[in-house]
Amino acid sequence: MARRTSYHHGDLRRALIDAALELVREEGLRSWTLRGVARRCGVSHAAPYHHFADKEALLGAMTALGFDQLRDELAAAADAAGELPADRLRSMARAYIDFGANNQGLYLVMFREVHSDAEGSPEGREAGLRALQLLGIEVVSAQVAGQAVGGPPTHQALPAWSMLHGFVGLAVLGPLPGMGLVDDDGFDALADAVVEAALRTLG
Amino acid sequence: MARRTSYHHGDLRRALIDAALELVREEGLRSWTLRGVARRCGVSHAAPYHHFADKEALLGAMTALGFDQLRDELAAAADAAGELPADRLRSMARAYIDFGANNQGLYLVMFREVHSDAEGSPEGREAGLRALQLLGIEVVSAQVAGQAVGGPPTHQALPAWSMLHGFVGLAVLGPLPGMGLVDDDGFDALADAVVEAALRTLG
DNA sequence: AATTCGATCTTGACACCAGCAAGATAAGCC
DNA sequence: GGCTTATCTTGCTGGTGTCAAGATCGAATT
Repeated sequence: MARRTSYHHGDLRRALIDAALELVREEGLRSWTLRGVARRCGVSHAAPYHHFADKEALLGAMTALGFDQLRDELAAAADAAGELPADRLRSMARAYIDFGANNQGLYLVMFREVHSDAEGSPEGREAGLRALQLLGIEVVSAQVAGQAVGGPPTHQALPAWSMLHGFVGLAVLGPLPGMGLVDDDGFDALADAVVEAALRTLG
Repeated sequence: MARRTSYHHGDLRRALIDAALELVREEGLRSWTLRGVARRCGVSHAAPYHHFADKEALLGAMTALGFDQLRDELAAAADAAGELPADRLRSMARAYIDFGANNQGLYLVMFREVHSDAEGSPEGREAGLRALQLLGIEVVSAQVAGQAVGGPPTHQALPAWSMLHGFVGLAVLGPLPGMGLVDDDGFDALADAVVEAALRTLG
């Protein structure tokens, strides 16, 4: 970001989030650093602490934005697909995979291991729920239309979601490309196959 | 590990791997540290560099061991399930999920993001392929027996594997428990449902 | 058996990181 | 104007991965 001229920044909080997203997009999560974000904003290494409690809080804000974007893209995909529940679900599933492929670093941030100690921020969790509800709602409406099998929607949607999430992890972020099991050409066909398989688990 | 008495350790390489596995099991990957591993072995912080090129190399060795263990457990599960291809696949799928649930930290190491710069070790990749082949072989033999649909085995196995992998990520390591969407009681039923859904994608 | 050699381990250093504390600056409000 | 408060900086602590140089020891060679 342009180095500022005045002592105060104006909207550093927003600039930090933007820079953080850019950095994770350009360099990945491995080399992502709070000090690097501050550096890109032309600001001292301690400045972010006046806007975020710690590094995890900034990642939480990014998570929330990521889930909001994902929700928007899922909604847009559903709307573009017409009325048939099956078509809407297919379009959403493909949009989910594409989101992961087009936002690899951000996807990693959103699903960074909340393992061990560090809890994710409630902000991020709420946004995740909002995005997830969209999938759940669509599944329920498909059930009502008789296009999907019955049962509690969580149990119905989870296998499909697991498959999409796992495919992103394996074929986009994970070891498959490094193993030579997935090349760029085959990716599209594989993604479509995964989408179809995911739909089949829903009915 | 017991603090040694002699200057030389004897088999530090092995001790480092053991300590690394213990640490990741007890503390998780987030607080896992190369210096911590050396500390647990009662050895200076630079000693590991005489046995591993860098931190990533030690993680690579752990990855290889993890995949070997996974392969063994998959094979044992298949053997314990009898002759029917469907039963063998079901048992393997459940064993896969259980492996992830019982070795959360190690599972994270095995599938740590090879994103951005750091490449995973070839050692780990080979072990991953060995474990994966077991799944592929089983799927192929199921195809031959007419129990699974045709097509290249990679494409057939990938959706199912994606689902298992994604379920481990979401329901074991990931945000679902934190969201209150999966409790300990419901986990078993969910895992079974996921296994059945995964089998259905194979035929 | 004494010596040499190479592997192993240690000490100490560097650069970087997250986070805290105390001071400098500027904006806003009385 | 003067005061308060939020913002930003500098400087520090403790921790990390990694490298370089020295210390120690097992084993092969003579």
